[in-house]
Amino acid sequence: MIPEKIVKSHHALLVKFSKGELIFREGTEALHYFQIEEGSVKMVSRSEGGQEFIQGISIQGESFGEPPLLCNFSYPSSAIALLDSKVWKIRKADFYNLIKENFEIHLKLDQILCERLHYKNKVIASMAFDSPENSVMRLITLLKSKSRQAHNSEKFIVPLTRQQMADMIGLRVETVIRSVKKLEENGKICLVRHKILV
Amino acid sequence: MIPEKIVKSHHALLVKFSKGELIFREGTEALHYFQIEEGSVKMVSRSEGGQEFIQGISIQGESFGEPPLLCNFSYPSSAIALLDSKVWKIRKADFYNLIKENFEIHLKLDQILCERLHYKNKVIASMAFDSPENSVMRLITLLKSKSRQAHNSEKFIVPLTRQQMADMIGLRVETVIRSVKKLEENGKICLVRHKILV
DNA sequence: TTCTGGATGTGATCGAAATCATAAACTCCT
DNA sequence: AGGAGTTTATGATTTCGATCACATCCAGAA
Repeated sequence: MIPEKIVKSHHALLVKFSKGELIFREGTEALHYFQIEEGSVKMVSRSEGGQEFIQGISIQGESFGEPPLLCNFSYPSSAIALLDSKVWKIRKADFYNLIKENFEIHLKLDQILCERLHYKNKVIASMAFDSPENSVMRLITLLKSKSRQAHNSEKFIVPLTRQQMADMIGLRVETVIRSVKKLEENGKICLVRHKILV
Repeated sequence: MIPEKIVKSHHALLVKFSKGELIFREGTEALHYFQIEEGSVKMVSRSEGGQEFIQGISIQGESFGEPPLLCNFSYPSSAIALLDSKVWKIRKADFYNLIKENFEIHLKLDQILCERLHYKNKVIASMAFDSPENSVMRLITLLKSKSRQAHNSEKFIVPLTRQQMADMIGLRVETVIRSVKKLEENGKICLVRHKILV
């Protein structure tokens, strides 16, 4: 989100992570602003039982892990590269200078936080009172609307596995698989070679 | 959160709401910043079945309903006064001027958004993989830590009914009641005249 | 091609929370 | 002190998603 030349002018470092690599761990202190130059990253919380919940997925051009940078708490979840990725890192103090000097970027940051809150509000309400089928549909809709903001293509292909979807709304794989089937039967979504189209 | 004199210098209006009164409705456009001078307010999403989910509760000195003001979406939930309340309203354009002129307040706004995200992250993860008992305990802990920031009292009294707690974590009253009992049996909380102490 | 590991699909069973019904306790008002 | 309305409490039953077990499909590598 922050233009590359501004990023670079604030002592940014471009760091590479391989697929599956840990970028920062739940519970540690936030020292940097992160922005994806290339690749994608998931934020995950883990239960004692090792089960994981995906708090969000960020793609090229997006930032992640800002909240603990602005407030005073440790990372509530870990960041893990979903693909081989290159990530800009800016030190906390430099990042503060950056937003202080640039109101527009500061405002953009607010918007990102607000969109994330919006997403959480929807997911959490859906988890609270929707059937699995509706939760899955809601997730698909949210993913689609997010992607629409970027490219305005016709059909949207859900770029997630059933397992990942399950981990984003607190269901089991089998339940998501069955829900997806039902959604197809009802004509809410299309399936092409197991890929979900909307 | 915004000091009264700054609020006043930006064409703020002090509005009264009686207990139970609607302040704004889910789905409508956001036109104002709101800050509680006195009383308290809940943000609720409603399901088709009329069931409600409490997205958050704001008390004296806190703001609410900012996200749709900064982004471009309609209110994802309704705001309802929990008590007779007095609320400062600032028009959207005036609010933008306010944060543009005042970096510290702008930063404070970010912190509020981040804290709210933090809360959602915790609740959503708890809903995804904790037992009802643990979800209830987690909610109590979160409420306590939030209150600690303000007044540093010894024992924290949960200021919510079982029903309200249930509506904040997607459980039924009966389940919350049973969980609270178990938590007391295990010595995790104290009960005094049905009030929860931690 | 064949192999392999991950992803998807499907039925059977189990269990925990929702639901239903009803009672007791507490609060607030007059 | 009495009564109305809310909040808390508790048992019985049902339901739906988790769990388990296993089969199939598919993409990529050798």
